[in-house]
Amino acid sequence: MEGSSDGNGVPSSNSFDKSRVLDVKPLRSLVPMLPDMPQGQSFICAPPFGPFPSGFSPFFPFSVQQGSQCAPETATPIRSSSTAVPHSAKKRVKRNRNVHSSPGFASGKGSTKDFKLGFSFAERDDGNKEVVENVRMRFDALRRRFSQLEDAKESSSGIIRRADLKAGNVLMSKGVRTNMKKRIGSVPGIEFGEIFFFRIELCVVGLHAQTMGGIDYVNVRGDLEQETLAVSIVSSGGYDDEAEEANVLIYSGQGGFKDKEAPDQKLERGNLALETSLHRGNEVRVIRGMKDAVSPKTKVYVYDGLYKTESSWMEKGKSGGSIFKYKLLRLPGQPDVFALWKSIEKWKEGLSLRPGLILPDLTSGAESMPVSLVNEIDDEKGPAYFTYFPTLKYSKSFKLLQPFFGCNCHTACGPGSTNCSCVQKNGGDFPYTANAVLVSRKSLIHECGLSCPCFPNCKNRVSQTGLKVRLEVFKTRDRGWGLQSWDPIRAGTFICEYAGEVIDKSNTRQDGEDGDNNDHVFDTSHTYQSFRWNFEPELMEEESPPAPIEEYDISSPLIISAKNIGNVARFMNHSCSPNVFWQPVIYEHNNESFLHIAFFAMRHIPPMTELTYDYGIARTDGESSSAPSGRKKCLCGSPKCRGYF
DNA sequence: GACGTTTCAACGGT
DNA sequence: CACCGTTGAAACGT
Repeated sequence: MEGSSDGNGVPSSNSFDKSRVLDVKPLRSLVPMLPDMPQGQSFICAPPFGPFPSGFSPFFPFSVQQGSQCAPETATPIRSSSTAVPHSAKKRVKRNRNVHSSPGFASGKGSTKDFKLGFSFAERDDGNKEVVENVRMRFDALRRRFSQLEDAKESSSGIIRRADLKAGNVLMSKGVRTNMKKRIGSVPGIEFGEIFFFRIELCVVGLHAQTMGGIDYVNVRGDLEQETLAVSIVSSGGYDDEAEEANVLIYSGQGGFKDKEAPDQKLERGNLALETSLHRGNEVRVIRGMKDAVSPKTKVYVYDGLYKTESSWMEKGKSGGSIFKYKLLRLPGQPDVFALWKSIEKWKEGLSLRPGLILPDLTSGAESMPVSLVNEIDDEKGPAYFTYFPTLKYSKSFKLLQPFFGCNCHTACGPGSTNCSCVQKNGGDFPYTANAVLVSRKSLIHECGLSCPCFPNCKNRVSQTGLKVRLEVFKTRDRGWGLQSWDPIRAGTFICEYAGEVIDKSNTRQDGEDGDNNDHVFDTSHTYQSFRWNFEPELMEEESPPAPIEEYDISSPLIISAKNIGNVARFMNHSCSPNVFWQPVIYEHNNESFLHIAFFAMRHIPPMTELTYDYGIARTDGESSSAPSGRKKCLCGSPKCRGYF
C-alpha cells in the first residue's frame, strides 16, 4: 500500500497522477471478491474487529453551531407582496399572535414545555434559505417519529394514521412554519428543483398553501375591484393534464375531481384565479407530482419553476361535464428541472443515452444495482485503479469478540417485533420506518445478522441489503470524481456503506504522514461538526421519551481504507454543508459482531445533486506540528465552509 | 367568528 | 399494480 492515490473525492490540489489513471478495461475487470452473495456472506476471511469495552468518552465535542450568522440570502421576491398582501392580512397577523401564545397547547399538561422557535416571527411571514431548511428538517424528523409510533402501534392516545398530517399540524399550531405570506413568483429560500414527499410539506414552507387543492391563489386589489390571482398549481396526475413537452403544461381546472358524473366546472375559485392570471400575465409556480422511482406507490413533488398562463378553453371531460383547460408556458432562463427528470427516465430505458457515459456499471455486478461512470467535463477515462468490493474487509490481526447471540425470530423482524432481541438492543424503538427510512440518528444501530433466522424478509437489515437508489460516479468540475443519484432521495434513506479494508491502528505507522495522504480513508476518530437531525420531543403532545443521543459512541476508532479496495462511498466528496451523514451500524457475522459505517440522506436530495458528507478534521496529536499538515483546502463552496478539512 | 364546503392525499385492502 | 373506500385537515367562503 504505497503510493498516493489520486485526488478522488478530495478537493486536493492538482496532485493528480495521470499515469495511474487506468482506462476502461481494468475497471471492468473489477471482479467482486465474493462469488455469489453481494453481501459477502461467509467468505470474508474476516477476523473480527476489536472488542468494545465500555468506558470511553465521546470522541468529538458537541459544539453548538446554531445559525447565528444568517447566510447572505438574496431572496428574490419577484413581485413583492406590496400588491400581493392578502386582504386577510389582518387575520393572519392575529393568527400569528395566537400561535405565539399557543393557547391550544398551553392547557395541555406537560405540553407547555418551551421549545425554541429557532427563527423570528418576521421569518414566519418571509422566509429565507436557512429558515426553510430549519422547518423542513424539523418537519421530517417529527414525521419520521410519528411514523415510527404508528408502525409500532404503540401510541397511547389514539393511533396515528397520517404521520405527515400529524407532524404538519403540530408544527403549524406551534408556529414552526415559514413564508406564510402568500406571494406571486419565487418563494424565498426555496430553489427550483427542490423535492417534497408530502403535500403538507409544501404548506409548512409556504410553497403551496392548499393541503389538497391543486390551485393556490391570493386576493389582490385590482384596478377597480378585488381580484384573485393564481400563485401556484400542483400537477399530479389527478386530472389528465398533458405534460409531454418539458416547457408546456396543459392544466385542468378544478371541480368534479372524484365525481363519476361530473357537472360542468364553474368559473370560480382556482379556475377564476387562473383565468385572471391569464389576463394579468402574472407568474405561477408549478409543482409537478411524479412517481417515486424508489417506492412507486408514493409521490414526489418537484418544484419545477415559474410559468405563465398563455391561453384557456373549455372542453368536454370524460365523465360528461365540461372542464377548463389552461395552457401554461415555462419562463425561459430557469434551470431545467422537469426536463432533467424526463431525461433520467430515458437513461433508465437505455443506458447508452446517458451523455458522457464511460461504463454502464463500474461495480461489474457486485452491487444489486448498476452504478454508471460518467464524464461530461473532460476526457479523463476513469478514476485510478481500485478493486470494487461492496462491504468491509477485516484484516486478520483483530482480536475475537465475545460470542454473539442473534435473535430467534422466525418471521420477518419489523416495527412490531417487540420480542426480537436484536430490535431490543436498539432501546425499544425499531430504528427504521416500514419503508426503510432511518428514524433517528443514534450512537449505534443494531441490525439482525447472518445467523438470525429471520432472513431474508427482515426489515432490520437496511444497511446490509444493498443499494436502493440508482447511483452514478461522475467527474466534477474541480473536485475529481463525485457521487450523485438518478433517483430522488428522501431524508433518512440508506445510501451505501463505507467499504474498504479495516486498518489496525496499532500496526499503522504512528508518524501518520509518510507521504501517505488520507485520500479514500474513513476515520471515526476525526472531529466532526455536530448537527441536530432527530425529532424534538418537546413538540410531541404527550410526554415523550427523549430523542436518541446523536453522539457517536465508538469504543475504539474504526479506520477504513478504500485506497485499494472499496465501493461507491470512496467517491463521495467532502462538504461543510453536507447532505449525507454517517451512522455506525453493528451486526453479526459468524457469531461475531462487526461495526459498519452506513451513510444516510440528511435531507431530501433531488436527482443529480452531488452527495457529500463531512469528512471531519483529523486530530492533531498534541506534540506534533501545529500546522494543519494533513488538512486539505476545502472547495465545497458552502457559506458555512470551514476552509479546510 | 364558527361552521360547512372544497380539495390533483395518503394509505391500506383487494 | 390499479382501483376503491376511509380518513383527513387547511384554507376559503358564507
